[in-house]
Amino acid sequence: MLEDVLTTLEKRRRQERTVLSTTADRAASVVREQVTEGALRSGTRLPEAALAQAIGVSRNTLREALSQLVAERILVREPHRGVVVATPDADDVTDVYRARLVIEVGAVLDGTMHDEERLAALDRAVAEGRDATEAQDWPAVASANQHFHRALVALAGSSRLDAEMELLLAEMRLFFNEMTGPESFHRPYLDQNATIAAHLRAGRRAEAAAVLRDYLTRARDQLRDALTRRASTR
Amino acid sequence: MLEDVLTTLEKRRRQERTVLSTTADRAASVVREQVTEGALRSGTRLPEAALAQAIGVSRNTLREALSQLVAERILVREPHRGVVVATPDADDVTDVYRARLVIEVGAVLDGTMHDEERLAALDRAVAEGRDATEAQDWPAVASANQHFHRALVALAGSSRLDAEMELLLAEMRLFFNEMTGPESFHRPYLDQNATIAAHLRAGRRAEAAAVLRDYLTRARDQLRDALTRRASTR
DNA sequence: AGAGTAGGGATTGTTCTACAATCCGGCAAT
DNA sequence: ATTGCCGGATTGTAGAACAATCCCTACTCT
Repeated sequence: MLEDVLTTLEKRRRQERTVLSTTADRAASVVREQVTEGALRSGTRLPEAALAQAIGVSRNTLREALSQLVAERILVREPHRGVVVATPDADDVTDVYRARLVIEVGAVLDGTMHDEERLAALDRAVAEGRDATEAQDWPAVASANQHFHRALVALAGSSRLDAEMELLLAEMRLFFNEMTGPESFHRPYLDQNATIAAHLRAGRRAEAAAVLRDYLTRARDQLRDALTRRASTR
Repeated sequence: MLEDVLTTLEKRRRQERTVLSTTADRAASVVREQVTEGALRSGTRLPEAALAQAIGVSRNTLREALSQLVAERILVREPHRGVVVATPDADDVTDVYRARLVIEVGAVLDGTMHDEERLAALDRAVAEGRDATEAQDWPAVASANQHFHRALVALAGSSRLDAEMELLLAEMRLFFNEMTGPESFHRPYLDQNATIAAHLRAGRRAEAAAVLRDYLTRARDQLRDALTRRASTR
């Protein structure tokens, strides 16, 4: 009995300590934020020396941070040329949405983990989106939308899926930074969020999945159009 | 016309160059192989100085390699204590299989990309497993089984999903290293592989998904038992 | 004897310096 | 105008150094 408690406590402590931020992690957070905020446009080269000095870390530490962001697909490393902010194209949109379709629809259809807490998270995201729309705070609407989809995947109850979804959502933010006028992008989908949440509350998983599928394919086409148009006009 | 060719060529060249192995990548491959081969048992601590000297790279480069493997969940970093080979427990099995259920079943159900080439890859993996069984080459059977599931996910046509599946399969190898007598684990599932492939050839996606679901839940329970038994007997 | 505590050795986290390999831009030559 | 070559700049990698942290041991105190 005591043994069990001790091992679980030790396990938790280890996880907590793993979360604790090392310098490289903090440097990674700084760069990541600058990219997702749109301060660093896609295609921008990130020279190691300058960036390291700007952030106030050594070049080695910065390289570890950059490697991490490369693993998150936010940056791309071209050997002997440096890392650049990823420049997503229409193919990337296609690929990301294929992954999202499989994961999100799959999480919705597999109902084994749909407990009250997870469903409440969906409702919260819907409410958050509604409030943000009323306040006409479009960045907040975008954020609420991401929360909704994060909550959808969380229905599956797998931390590994959650992590992968986090990566995909980070790439989505890159897409949005790439298109013109992303303010109006999210609003039309808020109603469908509510519909999906309602279906899931009632246990109608198939219907929820159908709405979601329709939702995702339309958003995909819209994004793909935006990115191909941008690619052709420059 | 020429412009198009040039840009596509440049894009391909960039991807190829990204694949090109740097020293850190090679060091990562070395460690990764030692872990998946089972030469480095789970829980083993990996001191940086000794490892760097053994592989013949500097400690800096080795750290980059280790960070990469931490991102792949093969190793775990405990700040100020070093990296250790991940020691999966029953919870990890549960989590991995939840992710696999969503991704693999999702890839099977979403038939939009099931073309001839991808179906042929399934058949090849089935044949590979049959041959290996006849030769009683159990490591080869395990390998064929992984190829089959990789091919299943490839049905979705998303390189990002493929990459995630690669991570999950690497974790599966950790599981196998952890259990006693993994030789007999894979053989019972080979028939189901054939059944799934046949269903998909005939376009019966729902039936294929049902078999796969049953398959995965049984394998999960078996693995979970094995890991909890091991945890209690030490 | 057992619990608490201080010290010391070892390992990690981080920085700095150095240099070879590679890439890019510009200049010269044809 | 194209090709070829050179020099500057940046990356990839190595190595040494040191503070921070951890773990283990020996010691002290009750």
